[in-house]
Order: sequence, then C-alpha cells, then structure tokens
Amino acid sequence: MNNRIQELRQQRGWSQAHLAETLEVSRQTVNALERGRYDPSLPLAFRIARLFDLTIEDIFQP
Amino acid sequence: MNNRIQELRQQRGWSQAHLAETLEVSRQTVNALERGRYDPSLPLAFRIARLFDLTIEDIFQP
DNA sequence: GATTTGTGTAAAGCATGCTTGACATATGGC
DNA sequence: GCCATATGTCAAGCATGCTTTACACAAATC
Repeated sequence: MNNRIQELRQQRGWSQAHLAETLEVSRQTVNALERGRYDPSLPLAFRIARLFDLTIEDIFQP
Repeated sequence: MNNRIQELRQQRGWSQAHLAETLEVSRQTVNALERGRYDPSLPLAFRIARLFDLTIEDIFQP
C-alpha cells in the first residue's frame, strides 16, 4: 500500500521525529510507514488523515 | 472504533459467512469486526469500503 | 424430534504493527 | 575537527489482526 506521508510531512518542513511526536508513535514507526515497510493500523491511519486534514483515501492508495 | 458493518450487511440481506467470503476473510473475523472486538487492518478496511461503495470514513468512526 | 442455517465464542498459532535501545551514516554550523 | 540534527536500520519483545478447528445455542423447516 502506497502512501503520501513523506510528501505531506516535507511540505510542512517537519522532521520524522516531529511527526512521530504529533502522532504519538515512535520515530521508527514514521520511518517504516514512509518507507512502506508496513501499513499503519486503522486508528493510526485516522490520526494521520486528520493531522493533514485529508481523508484516508487521499493519503493511502491500496 | 465503531463501525457500520452489521448495518450495511443486513441492509443487503447477507449472512456473516457470505460477507466473509466476499471479503476473503474468515467468518470469525467478520463477527469480531461487527462486535467491535478489534479493528480491521487498513487493507481490509479498504476492501470493506469498496464493497459497500463508501469511504472508510463513512463506515468507521474513531 | 432431527436437521439446517445463522450467530457467538474459545483456544492455539502465525503474521503484522509498534515499542525501546542501539548503532551507522550524512549534512551543516561552529 | 567536533557537534548537533536528520535519517535508515536492526534486534528483541509485546500487542493486535487473522486463521483453523471446534463447540454451543436459537430459530426455522421437515
């Protein structure tokens, strides 16, 4: 599953660590998601979508 | 996380077993999701949303 | 009364999501 | 050169998602 997390994060000038704090996950989790190592849980996908003010469908492409 | 899976399934007159086959998961998984025992993975949430022709946000409420 | 269909649940096991701690590398400022 | 920041990765461990097998119960049909 592809996602636009890195693109959306960089648009805002945030580090992976800053995004991780905001989402209340570890920095390693943000890194793994951006690199496509695994998909987020549904609750985390909702937090990501809300943070960027987008829908889950806008950010994740199955 | 609440969801409308049971409502959407019953609107269509489907059994849990039929929905499970369509989604390519076990009947126990459908039952667990409807009863709120756990949330689906993001890929499964996408399959559910597509099947009912709705967005993930329409079906799942965090 | 026996059978079938639909639903709920439990146990055991494997796969995935997420954690902490640690280390490596690159880049930029001093 | 040294330090700080940012990123990538690994290992071990715990939590969650999903499977198969199995059993129980209710309602409908025969």
